[in-house]
Amino acid sequence: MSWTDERVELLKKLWADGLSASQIANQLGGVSRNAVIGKVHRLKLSSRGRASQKPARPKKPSAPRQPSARTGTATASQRPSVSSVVASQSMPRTSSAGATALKADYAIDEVAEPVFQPAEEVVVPMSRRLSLLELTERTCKWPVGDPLTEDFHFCGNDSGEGTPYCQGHAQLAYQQNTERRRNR
DNA sequence: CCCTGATTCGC
DNA sequence: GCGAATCAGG
Repeated sequence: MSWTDERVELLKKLWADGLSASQIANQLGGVSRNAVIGKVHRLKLSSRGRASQKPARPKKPSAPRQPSARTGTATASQRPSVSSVVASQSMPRTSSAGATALKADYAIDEVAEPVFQPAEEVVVPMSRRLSLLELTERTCKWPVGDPLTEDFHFCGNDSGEGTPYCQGHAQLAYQQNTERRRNR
């Protein structure tokens, strides 16, 4: 992939929107986050508004840089990328419903008899909204939304080791299971 | 460990 | 100009 005018424009937009380099790389597809950062610097649109310079970067590596086995200008291949879904690691700004709002989505499934509701309230954290291809062994695989719509995504929060869900969704799954058993 | 951006420098 | 490797940090 090369930096066409369109891709550069999208890069500028997403960067201005506050997305991280890796997020942008995922959306563009075909480039690494390093490539994005490199391009951002070449375009001189770094800093992203921050006027303060702070400690700068006094240190310089310069020394090593020996192994030449690098993949040259590995422009192509890798990263299937995920079309339009906004991959996100932390979602700095731009709206995004809070944890409480998200929880409301599940409230529908949690109704049942109030009498038997456990005292503990399951709190589901805000989703990272990962696409299928962005899931790893450590990301929560709780599906969110209608799989037939574009907004469909996975929770994506840290699931720790050996479990498919983050703590909140693991609890939610447990709660829903016991609920079903009760209603059977 | 996960992630972030910054920098260098071979290509 | 490009971006992998590396650094420095959260």
